Amino acid sequence: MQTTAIISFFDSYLSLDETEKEELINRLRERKIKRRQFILQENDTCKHFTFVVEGCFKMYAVDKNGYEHNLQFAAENEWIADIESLHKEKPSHLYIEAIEPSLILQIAKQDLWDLYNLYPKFDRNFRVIIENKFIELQSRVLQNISSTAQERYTTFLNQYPNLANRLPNTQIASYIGITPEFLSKIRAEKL
Amino acid sequence: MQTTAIISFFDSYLSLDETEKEELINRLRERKIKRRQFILQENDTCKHFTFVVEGCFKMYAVDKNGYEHNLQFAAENEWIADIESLHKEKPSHLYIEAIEPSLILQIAKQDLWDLYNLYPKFDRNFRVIIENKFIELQSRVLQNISSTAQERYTTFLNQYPNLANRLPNTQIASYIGITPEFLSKIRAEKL
DNA sequence: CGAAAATTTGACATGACTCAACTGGAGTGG
DNA sequence: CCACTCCAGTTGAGTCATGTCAAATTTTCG
Repeated sequence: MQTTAIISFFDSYLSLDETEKEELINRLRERKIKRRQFILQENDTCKHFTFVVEGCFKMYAVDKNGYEHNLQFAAENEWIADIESLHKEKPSHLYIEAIEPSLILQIAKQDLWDLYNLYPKFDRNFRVIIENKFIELQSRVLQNISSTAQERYTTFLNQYPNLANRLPNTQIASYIGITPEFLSKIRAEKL
Repeated sequence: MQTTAIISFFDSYLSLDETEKEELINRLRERKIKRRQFILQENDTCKHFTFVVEGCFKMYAVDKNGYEHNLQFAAENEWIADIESLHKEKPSHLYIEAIEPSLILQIAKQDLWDLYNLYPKFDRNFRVIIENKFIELQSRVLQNISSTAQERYTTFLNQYPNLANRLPNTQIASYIGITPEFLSKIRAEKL
């Protein structure tokens, strides 16, 4: 099992000691995911927290007209889950789909809860992890309510250069909340 | 000091035992805040986490044209802070201002950090608190990228009826990312 | 190589903003 | 308690930003 990435991920927070590492690893399940494969679909209940070792995912909602709206991407060393569905154990209204062939490590809800109870350090680490995600989301909301599509696009390019050059523009358009046609026009103007 | 609200707030998560209550209360500072008074201004570093006992606040950014964009409201039994500024101890680009005469309880960053280290339950509780805030924010992002102004407005009314009837429409417009004039037109159509 | 998806382009439609003027009500000071 | 000011809300005309639809072209992946 590929565990170096996830261990060094935790090292960037409060490092795990040997027992904690072992207890974590015992609860992880490694999976290979093909391009276009789903790890969560609408109406299913989200049962795992997923750590991306290799590859890239998108999480999105589908509106009444069938259009997708990207809420989040997750590439190497990022966590992804529908937290609401996971916590409240209720059916998700989101999809999580692999954009590239990927390798992931999953931990089941109950196993994570057990870790929280056995080793408070996991509470601490996940608190800080989600605080950082919260800060990121908040700055995205600010962008959404205060900036033009043009500005949101260039901000995206600057903020996630590594994502920008491996994602199709359609996916970026969906993430910043505009149509692919309009993004194409924005890009044409900039040259 | 008015501590019943904050204690029963924690009771809705993992209840605090007597020691934890006492240690928390010892670190709280009660303040009365007038309407239009700031508890955080741009370029100041956010030094406290604030619990609202009574009243209402808005947190917002000001753009280059001088317009305000509301990121968050906080009324009774809610927490508010610029988490980024607080964590990274860097100057904030946000304002937190009282919309109504208010009563708050504040805990300084270092005191909160001490509580985290002394009693892991605080890590747990704040993890869950922020997870819930994250879920809320995420559904707001989804709204922003997938819905029209009309829809965002009615969603706001349904989601925060108690806020909606104590806030001026200008503030709601700023929160959902449209101009006050346009909100006025939306409201005129609905009748 | 071939099918499916991504990208581009243009004409047109609509959503949302700007500016300016006007109205009414709420807070403030005398 | 009154008079005043100021801010929230409304309305309309004109403009700009963004969406829609359809078609043609290019790229990507199996």
